[in-house]
Amino acid sequence: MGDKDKLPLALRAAYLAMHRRSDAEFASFGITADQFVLLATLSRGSALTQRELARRMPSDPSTVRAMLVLLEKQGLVERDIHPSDSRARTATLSAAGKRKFRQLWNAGESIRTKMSEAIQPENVAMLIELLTRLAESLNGESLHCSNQTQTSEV
Amino acid sequence: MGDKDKLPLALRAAYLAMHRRSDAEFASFGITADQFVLLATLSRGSALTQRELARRMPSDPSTVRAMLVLLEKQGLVERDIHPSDSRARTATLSAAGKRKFRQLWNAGESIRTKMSEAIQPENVAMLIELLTRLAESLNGESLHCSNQTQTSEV
DNA sequence: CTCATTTCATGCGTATACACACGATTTATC
DNA sequence: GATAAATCGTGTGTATACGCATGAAATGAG
Repeated sequence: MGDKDKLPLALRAAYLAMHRRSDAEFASFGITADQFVLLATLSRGSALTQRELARRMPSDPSTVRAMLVLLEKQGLVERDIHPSDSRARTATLSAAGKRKFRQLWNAGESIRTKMSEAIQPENVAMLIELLTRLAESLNGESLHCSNQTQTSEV
Repeated sequence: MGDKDKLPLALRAAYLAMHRRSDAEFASFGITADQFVLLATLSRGSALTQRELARRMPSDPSTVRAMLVLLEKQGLVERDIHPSDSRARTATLSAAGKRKFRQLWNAGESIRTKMSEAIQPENVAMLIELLTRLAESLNGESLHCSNQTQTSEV
């Protein structure tokens, strides 16, 4: 059982720890860690279709829909019919949503700082690089097959 | 928005990608990625109490219970009353559970290899080190406070 | 020994995560 | 322009993830 075999568990442990900590931090705002991710994604590109929103989070379209329903009830996002595609619905941050997100961003600063300090700030860029390569590798190609170059433009 | 702010999203993306890929890989065995983690934990230390099992995964006790109920139905684990503590119940891999876990371990080899190769094998140890430090930092101390040395022996 | 505190498992409620199927609509093909 | 194929949202079902409350049993203090 070399290091290779421990990597998945280490990744899992780190993610769950972050997720728990974030949930606790945002709980006083009535927001979950995943809802924060959705709001952050919307704040960087509004009027996205639900599908595009799901792609960017990344998350599942049906999960995103459930989250949007909850956030809409709280008045933080608005869903409108897409102007040119009547199948699709666009999601947008409301004014209250933008305000709330600013508060959440500030509240999350302590976690981001703690994470950065835990690994020494000079290692952050490298860690991001490694995690990104992991994600691309696991998302991109099907297992048991060679690597297909697949570029997805934004 | 420096690198520090991107780290949480990178960690999330990498974990979810791994989780999805693992779920897909284990689906043909009727097992989820999280159930695999539970079986792996039991295979390395049997007759654990549910609480100790939850601590090692790491996961929530009530979540672990739900998982054990499902795995017990499949005949992969057994739950017995703790010999000296009648409150507690111990979980143990059944013979079928050990057999199944061996199959799952082999099936998961391609994912572990893919992950290792994606970041170059020589970076695996370092990535584990960084992730471990992240998890310890996020789990250990309460936010806004200094670091308490807390050693938990196994 | 008695009582308060802690610890364990359980049950309930909410929010994710995802697969899958369905209907509606857009796009592609002829 | 009619038909087939791809795409979007919705709804359902299962499995996590976790907080919180409850009851039972172990532990500690007196």
